[in-house]
Amino acid sequence: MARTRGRVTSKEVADLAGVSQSAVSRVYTKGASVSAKTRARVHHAAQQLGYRPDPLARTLVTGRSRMIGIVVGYLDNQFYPDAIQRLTQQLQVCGYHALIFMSAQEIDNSDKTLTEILDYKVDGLVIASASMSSCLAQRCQQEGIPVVLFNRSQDDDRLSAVTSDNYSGGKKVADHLVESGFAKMAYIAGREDTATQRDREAGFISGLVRHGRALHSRAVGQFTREGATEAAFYLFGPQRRTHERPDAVFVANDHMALAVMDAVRFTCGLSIPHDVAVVGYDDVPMASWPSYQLTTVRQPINQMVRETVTLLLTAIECGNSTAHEDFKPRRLSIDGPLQIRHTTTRTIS
Amino acid sequence: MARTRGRVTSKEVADLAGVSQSAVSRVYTKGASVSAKTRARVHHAAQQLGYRPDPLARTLVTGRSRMIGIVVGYLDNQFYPDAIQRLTQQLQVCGYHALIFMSAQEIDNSDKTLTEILDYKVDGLVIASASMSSCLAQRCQQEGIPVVLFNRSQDDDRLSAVTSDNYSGGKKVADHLVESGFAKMAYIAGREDTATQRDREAGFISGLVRHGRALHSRAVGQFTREGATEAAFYLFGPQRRTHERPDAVFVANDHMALAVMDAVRFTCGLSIPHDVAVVGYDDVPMASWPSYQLTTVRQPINQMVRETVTLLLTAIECGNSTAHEDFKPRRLSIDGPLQIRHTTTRTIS
DNA sequence: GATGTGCATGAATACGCTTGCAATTACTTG
DNA sequence: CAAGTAATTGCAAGCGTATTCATGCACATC
Repeated sequence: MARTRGRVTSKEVADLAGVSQSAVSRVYTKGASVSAKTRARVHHAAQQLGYRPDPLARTLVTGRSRMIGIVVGYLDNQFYPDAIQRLTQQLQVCGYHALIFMSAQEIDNSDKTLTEILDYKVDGLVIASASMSSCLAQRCQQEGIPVVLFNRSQDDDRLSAVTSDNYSGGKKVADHLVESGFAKMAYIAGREDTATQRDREAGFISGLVRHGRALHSRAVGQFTREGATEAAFYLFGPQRRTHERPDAVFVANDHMALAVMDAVRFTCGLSIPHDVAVVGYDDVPMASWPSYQLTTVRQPINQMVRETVTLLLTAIECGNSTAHEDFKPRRLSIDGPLQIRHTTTRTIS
Repeated sequence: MARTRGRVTSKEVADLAGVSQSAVSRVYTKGASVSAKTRARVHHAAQQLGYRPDPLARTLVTGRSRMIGIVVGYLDNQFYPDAIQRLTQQLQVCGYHALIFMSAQEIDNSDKTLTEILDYKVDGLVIASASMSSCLAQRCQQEGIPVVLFNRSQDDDRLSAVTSDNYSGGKKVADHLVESGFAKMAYIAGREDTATQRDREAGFISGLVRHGRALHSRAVGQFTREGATEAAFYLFGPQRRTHERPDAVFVANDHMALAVMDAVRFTCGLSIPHDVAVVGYDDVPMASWPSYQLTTVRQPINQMVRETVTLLLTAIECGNSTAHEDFKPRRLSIDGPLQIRHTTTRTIS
């Protein structure tokens, strides 16, 4: 008869198996020295009682929780639920658990989030939120818990980061648009304070320049749907005369690009790609839906996730074995292909 | 100088403040008896040292973790990220933390998920995954941790559940379609083993019957995009002759309805709502995007979240105060309005 | 058979906290 | 001012586990 709420403890298993509590503990501690005989007896007793070691008690004494915090902003952008899902699964494979922290955009909140993270003794941190101040990541790093930035880079090179190759991606977009015969290129930016935004734009501009072109016009969408809608209206609204309207626009991510497509088509009454071509970044599932067929730079999300987890777990294990943190942070940017779809397919004119 | 990895302990605070360790503990324990003077001294010392109580150690002794597990399946359906976000925030307001468990659809996995949940000593559980076997919820309940099903009901009435009024919602759809002059109504079902699916369909059929109509045709979409696409093709593909094609279809959720719209428009070459009207369920953000303008039953998600949290926290506190679980489970179904948009707006013919 | 090597084991302690209990102090009231 | 009551406080015993240390033991080597 199991107790109402009480767990089975290692002591009880020890008693039943006729060994000491330490022996039981050792059976469940990897790398401990136990004879085959006692291991068998303990396993048998444990099975009988339904014993499972308490991870919290273990954490208390070892200081390691086998939990990884994932800090994320809003989940409106489908890229993030997708990433969370894959990160969670990948971590689970490695015997870790994901603890998800939602950092609202309020700056005030980030400090509260930090302390909560530290309180819960996560072994490592994946930060995928642009609204997370950089100092936060640094403070975590200082506290000794490894941090990897995901889809987000930072000037401070003491932090590891995994991104797609945003610069190269932007360049590919420029190449493609120029080669497809578009002439007046616009750009809709994300939040100006993010490296992701800067790199994508820089790559795009440099690509244009290499073809002897320049940016025709620009607006800022703040990575939000509302911001992108406004930006689209600014660039393509009725106040613009036809001849001064861009005929192609690169939008800093798909989440915004979809909003731009909606605004361009339904509010501005333009046709895509006839009147204007649209390119996004991320390749979220919706980008390939028939209603959009958005040309976009694919983020190699599986590879990014794999690298992120590898990087983080390596740092955790190194940081554990050696007192000093001689594990040097790495910054990976993984190349992703341009996925060409209908929004840039110029019809013969 | 802060130690490399060592936290500040209550003992250190006690020493600095010149009080006992218990006193420090009591300052941070709600409802404990501490004089204003010692409270002030402890606070001062704590501030100076940067002390924060360790929630894990607290959990070990109290048995309560102030963590709520949220079990969720895939995040493809935007309804769930949305719900997670709101649940997390609402819980945070109440001083609880959300621990998110992703249950892959594999049945085998659910047992592993269960033990993990129990291991982490969550105080309560929100189950929002259809792929979670019902016995899982029951086992949790048996172990003494309160469970609330979210957007998912169960025949077993020992479990609390919060849903929208699916039956009534289905009925409203029937009313609306009949009143709008549609004649041949089809239904695309979700997974047949879910109460959500059954109730929506039952309400729809009963609504039709009340108007003297019957269901014209039916297909199953399994709540997935792929399933819905196939179902749409089955109902509206070229193998159907025009006169035997439905002129309206109610799809069991928006996630599928959007796929149906894409398939109907782009694969079958039909016009919405001219050739066929489409209605969904949930009112996810995308339903109101200009590209879709999907008529749908809105899930009153804010209210559902609020009720879920209230129900769960009440159960947790009751279950704690009284030894026996005399807290009776409740099943709430909250009415949501029909959001009429363009996919059912019959043009004058 | 004596000595040395290495593995298994149990007792004891620590991890950071809550809480029952008893003792002390502060406050009330006649 | 004395006695009685209530509010504080410190002590110590856990919560369930990992881990150090010393001991015991088997085995191999000479």
